[in-house]
Amino acid sequence: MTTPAVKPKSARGRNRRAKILKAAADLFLDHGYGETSIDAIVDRCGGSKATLYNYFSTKEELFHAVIDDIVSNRQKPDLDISEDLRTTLITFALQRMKVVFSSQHRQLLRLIVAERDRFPQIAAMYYEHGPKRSHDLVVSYMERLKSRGLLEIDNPEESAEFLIGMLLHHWYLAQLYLQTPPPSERSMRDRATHVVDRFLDAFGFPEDAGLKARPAPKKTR
Amino acid sequence: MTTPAVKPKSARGRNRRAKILKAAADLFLDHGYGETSIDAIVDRCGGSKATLYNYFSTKEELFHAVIDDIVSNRQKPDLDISEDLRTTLITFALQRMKVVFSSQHRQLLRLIVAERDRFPQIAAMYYEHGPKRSHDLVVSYMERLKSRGLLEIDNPEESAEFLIGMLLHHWYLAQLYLQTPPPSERSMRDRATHVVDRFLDAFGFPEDAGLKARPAPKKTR
DNA sequence: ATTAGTCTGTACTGTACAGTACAGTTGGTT
DNA sequence: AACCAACTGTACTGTACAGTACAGACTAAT
Repeated sequence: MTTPAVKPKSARGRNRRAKILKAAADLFLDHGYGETSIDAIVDRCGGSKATLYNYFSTKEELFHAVIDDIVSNRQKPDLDISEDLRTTLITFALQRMKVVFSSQHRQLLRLIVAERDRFPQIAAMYYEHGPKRSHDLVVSYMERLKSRGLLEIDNPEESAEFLIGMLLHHWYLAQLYLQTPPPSERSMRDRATHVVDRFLDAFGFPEDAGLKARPAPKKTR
Repeated sequence: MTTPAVKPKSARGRNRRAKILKAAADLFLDHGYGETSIDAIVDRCGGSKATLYNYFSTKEELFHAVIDDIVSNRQKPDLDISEDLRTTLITFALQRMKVVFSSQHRQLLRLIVAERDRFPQIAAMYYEHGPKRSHDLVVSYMERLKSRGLLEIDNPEESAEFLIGMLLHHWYLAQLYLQTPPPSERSMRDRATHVVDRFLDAFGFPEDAGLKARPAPKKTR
């Protein structure tokens, strides 16, 4: 028998609600769902418990609102196509790593995994907006490259999975299990180029693959 | 002021303790740490709370013991070297996937990530015994291949990361965020061969890389 | 069969916390 | 100034659960 949630009508109300969301986001991301009490949220944003329960009828609803807010305001994966494919891929790779290995994202990630059983829809939503979307972007790009005969790809899905896996997996594990700082911009950039070059080795035509922009002597593996 | 934990002296005691561990493992893996109550554990294994607190002085200590037990009894990653490198890699890849995508492992994984902040040592221990060990195995194999001139590798670390990333990342994400069944043996086998072949494309010498056992016409990408 | 150590059931304590009740205050609108 | 809705503080209820207390029952070895 919970009090129904109410939409704020005044500007003051909208402000209060936003303050609550912000405080809750900070605490949930820092300490997790179970370890964050409603009282702690109220303490952090000022005001009173009654007000909070005016806008969010349960703790679960509040959590939902917090994650919705974060996920829908995150930078969406995107792929800017430049004239040469190596540059396009490296740019995408770097942009993706910057998002995935940002400190806000590390916290979000672990929170979502931790609460997946309690909030399976949230985990699914996150997956759709993040990893899935990024994957799909790459797949459609691969299909285009394949149909234009620029890469020797049989299975665009799989090639996209390989590219992203090489890019992210190793550091992703560290992010999940260890408490290490995010990689530097420099090392992300290095990794991006190495991954893309190895990818082109595997999927390019031996004769001419992407060679327009790829400096042949610089073969560092 | 908790009662100190006691080592079982009798066979009966050792049996009791083992039953408790088993029941706790089942419940922790199924429902997580916070959602598993001591009472539920006691209900499941019979006996009484007092006995449990005789062997484990707190809930945290019990959890620790449970995970220690599971992690140290898990199948360790291993790499059997056959005469040809393609076979060696495919065998390793398949064995690794079978472990990582088993249903027991999915549960363990999510539990460890979820509780990483409460039990950072556990997460680190898991990482060392699982992903780290597997990675190190591949690295030392790569070093050997490099020094024998069988692969064109500059950075053995990185090449190992790429191999494992291609192999695991995509399904790993699904395992973390979605509630999908584990992949079939058949699809794991397919993936293992595709990954290894693409890996050899990227790191083998164009002229002769691993061709002894690699059927050239069967180039499915 | 006695004894010592171990196990069991039940009932209890204390605490943390989600959610509610309510009386009083604030601040914007007319 | 007067009104009303939205806010605030505080105190409360109920519940879930970690950990304790204790009296009695079981088991095994002599």
